[in-house]
Amino acid sequence: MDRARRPTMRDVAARAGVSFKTVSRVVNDEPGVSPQLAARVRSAVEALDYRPHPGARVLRRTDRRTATIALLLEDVANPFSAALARAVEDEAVPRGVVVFSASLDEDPGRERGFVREFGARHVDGLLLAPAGDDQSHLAAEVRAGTAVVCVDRPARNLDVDSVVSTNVLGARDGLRHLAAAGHRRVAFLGDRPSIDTARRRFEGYRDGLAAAGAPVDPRLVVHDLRTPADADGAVTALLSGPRPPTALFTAQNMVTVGAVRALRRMGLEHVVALVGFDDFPLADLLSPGVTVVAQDPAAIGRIAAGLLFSRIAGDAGPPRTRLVPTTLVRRGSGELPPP
Amino acid sequence: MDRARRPTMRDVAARAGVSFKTVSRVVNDEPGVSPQLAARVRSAVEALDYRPHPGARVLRRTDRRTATIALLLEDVANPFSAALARAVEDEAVPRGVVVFSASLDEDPGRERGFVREFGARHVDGLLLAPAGDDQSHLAAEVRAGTAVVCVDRPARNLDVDSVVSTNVLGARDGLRHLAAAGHRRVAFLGDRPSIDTARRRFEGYRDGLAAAGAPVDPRLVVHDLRTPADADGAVTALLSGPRPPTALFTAQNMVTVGAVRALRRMGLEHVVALVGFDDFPLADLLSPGVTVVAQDPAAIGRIAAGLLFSRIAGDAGPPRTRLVPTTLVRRGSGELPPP
DNA sequence: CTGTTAGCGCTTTCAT
DNA sequence: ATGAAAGCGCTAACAG
Repeated sequence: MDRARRPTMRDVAARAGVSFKTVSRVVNDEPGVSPQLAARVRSAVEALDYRPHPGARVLRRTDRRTATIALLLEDVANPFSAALARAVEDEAVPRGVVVFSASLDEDPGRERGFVREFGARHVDGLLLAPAGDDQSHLAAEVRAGTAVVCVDRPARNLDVDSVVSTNVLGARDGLRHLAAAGHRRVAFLGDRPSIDTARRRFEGYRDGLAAAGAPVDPRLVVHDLRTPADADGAVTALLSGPRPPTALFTAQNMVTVGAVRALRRMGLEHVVALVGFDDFPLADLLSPGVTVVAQDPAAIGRIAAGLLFSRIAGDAGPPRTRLVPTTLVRRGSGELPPP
Repeated sequence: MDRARRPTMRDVAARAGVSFKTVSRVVNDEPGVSPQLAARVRSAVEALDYRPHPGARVLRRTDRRTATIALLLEDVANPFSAALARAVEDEAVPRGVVVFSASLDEDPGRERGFVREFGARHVDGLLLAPAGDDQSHLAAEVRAGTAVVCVDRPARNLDVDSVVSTNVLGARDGLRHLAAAGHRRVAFLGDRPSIDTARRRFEGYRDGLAAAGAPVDPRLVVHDLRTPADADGAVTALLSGPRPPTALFTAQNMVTVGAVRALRRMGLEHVVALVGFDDFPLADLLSPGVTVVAQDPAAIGRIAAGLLFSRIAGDAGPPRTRLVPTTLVRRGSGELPPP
């Protein structure tokens, strides 16, 4: 691939018969260029298909903006991350900003690596769904002037904005809903408690049970479920056990899917109630439809991007945490009564 | 946000007591630096948390590489694009390359805009799922040395590599499968025929019917379906009509989902057979499971990224089109017999 | 209104 | 083995 030279301001200037500074003025819409010259310059720009070199520009400008941001999410292929990414893109593009994206896979090492990488590349801002439980490594970037906003989970050991779902409240609502239908033996199935959201949803689960006057039975609590297969296994075990739950609360997408699979295999999908945290495509088309505590990833992305751009624009107020409400979506599985 | 100055080579040089060219040598692993000096430089780099400025570097280097690529897909939020994006990321990251991504929304104007934008930003390569039916506007970028590989659909009026599914063959397989179960009245439901893949899948549909000795009934062919709601409406109309089809072939994801919804509402999901083109999450959990002609977006992404990087590395052979095979996945809906 | 000069942070070329 | 000078493409600060 021969990286042919693209035309520069000097080429345009030569063709238009002006100094290259005049070209700079025209290209940047600076005042003080006669219309005739400006027109000559513009037609030369057109003829040569000239485009300013953003790298050279950033080197010289005082604001040092690159008009790029980086999006560090759990996995761009999962629906939650993907919806969030799309919302961010929709905020960035109209502002002339382009978006790098990267997947962290819950790996703190990848988090550090990408933060370093994009810091070196001088992105204006970083939108991060924290993978590790310590974000202090970002302090250097923040000091160097990179705006940082966390999404989905708050940062730890770092004072920045974050935008997260009402995890405790949402989970409590889910449990209240099950309790209202008469359930008292509700299993909790969740991801690793080292993950902030998993912990909070568990907290909401306990609160919800307590509010209903039901005890927390530790034999009905399973953590560390990472894949649908894990969840499938856990549900199978629980329901084959001595005193099985009458309802399941699954604290994450993948876990919900695994639970549905297990219920289906055991023929219990119309018997054991199920409420999942986080919505997923086609949840309404299963039978029964899966009742969920839905998050709003698009709203999270939109709000976080807005916050990020106002920080980039100079807003230096104290860091805030914005909570995005969840919604209970009744579809059938969460309305099954206990036997 | 005060864009504080990051340390430069001069700062490192001053701290290490060497000329800044020596720092450059150490940072770039160039030979000809005494181990003692190199060590001093490295500790200064560490102390100041110095990172080379990629923008400044690209300005001076002869190869002019930015170690960035751009990924222009239909919509980063749809599962096909998202899986493809993830596969590309996995090829790029180990090579030290970062990825811009953008959604085209089937809008040729957006395609042109983003191509221009990323061309100006001097990405090394462009991975494009064409939105418009004319990619000649990319010729200028290709001439300027940007590598281009198309995915999902081939480029038109532009001679570059592309990586696509076996659309005709896959659709034909789907129809052969339905015909083998005895269906002769199979409806086609597809997206706008201006989209290359929609056209090819329709071609496979006709081929498949012809191979089975069944006629193509134009009353059973519906194009221009863009949303699940469109598809739902079309299926409802078809099945309420005088001589309804006994099976449906849905040529796209969204269309398949809309069709499932319609069948469900009419209570016909176990009566009318259905084969969809392109797999989707949870297709196996519906009842009946949805039989699909599955694409392999991860393979498409992996192969396309490999091709792109070999082009960036200098491969100047003639453009090739790589076909990625589809797989028929039997799940129940496609195995229903005609009444 | 237009042009000249300097220099961003870095690599290249050439000297020592 | 080390360094000084030049200059990538651009914008800032200052002339004219």
